[in-house]
Amino acid sequence: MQLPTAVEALSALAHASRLAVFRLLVRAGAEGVAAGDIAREVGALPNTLSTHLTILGYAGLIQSRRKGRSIIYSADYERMRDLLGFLVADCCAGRPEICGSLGEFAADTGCCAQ
Amino acid sequence: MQLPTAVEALSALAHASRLAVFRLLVRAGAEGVAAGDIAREVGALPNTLSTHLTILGYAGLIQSRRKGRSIIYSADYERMRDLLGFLVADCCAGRPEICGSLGEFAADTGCCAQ
DNA sequence: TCGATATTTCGGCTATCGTCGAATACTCGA
DNA sequence: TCGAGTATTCGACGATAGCCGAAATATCGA
Repeated sequence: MQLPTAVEALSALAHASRLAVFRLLVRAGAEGVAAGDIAREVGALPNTLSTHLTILGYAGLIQSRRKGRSIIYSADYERMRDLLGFLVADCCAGRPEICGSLGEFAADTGCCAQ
Repeated sequence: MQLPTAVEALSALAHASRLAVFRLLVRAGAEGVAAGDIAREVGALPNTLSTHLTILGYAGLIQSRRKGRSIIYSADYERMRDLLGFLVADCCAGRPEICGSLGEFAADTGCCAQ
């Protein structure tokens, strides 16, 4: 992942409603949630939420598919992993004890492996 | 970590210069880097960078200490872990294969443990 | 095909963010 | 204590983000 891509993803998440949406979808798993249900869940107007979903989608954090009249949104776990990995890349200057429970994941990013 | 706290941290990181600063400090480890060196590294004016450092500090992502005329900044790894944990909390609806190399870290957050 | 449901797009307004130049604070060595 | 080095604070400006109402698009059931 490149820095501008990461900035875009972080910008997408740096908003109360959008972060709530993303976490909702992360919890929901692959089945996803319909746009209307998301709007009710986070307490946003449908048009405002639609804008938020577009932003999250453009950042690559969520995906969508149509199902009848509804559009189902779901989290993109791979992009999420990439983003987390980018944040901790080459972290802690080779001192694994700093990473704590990041463990195996952190090692994947080049952290603790120097 | 609460949602508003996470939004503040993500907002702090959602900026090219600030993200570059944070990753630089993550790589630097506990020794940290002086403000002036950070400014040179990311190519920002000292006053602009100072604003960015304040924002990162207020979000709890970095810490500072004075050393002579310089002020040394360093990453707060625990806050970073909290933020990552918040993003993946209760993720993937109990299907560990989605998490991949998040492994041990993800389990700590309630993910994959349902 | 028509109306109802579900969602998105558009246009506008306001509020906030990012940047810069200039001025101010803090620390050290002579 | 004075000057140089280091970093922060202040004030102002332009650019961008977020929100809402209204209108448009897409799908389904009768």
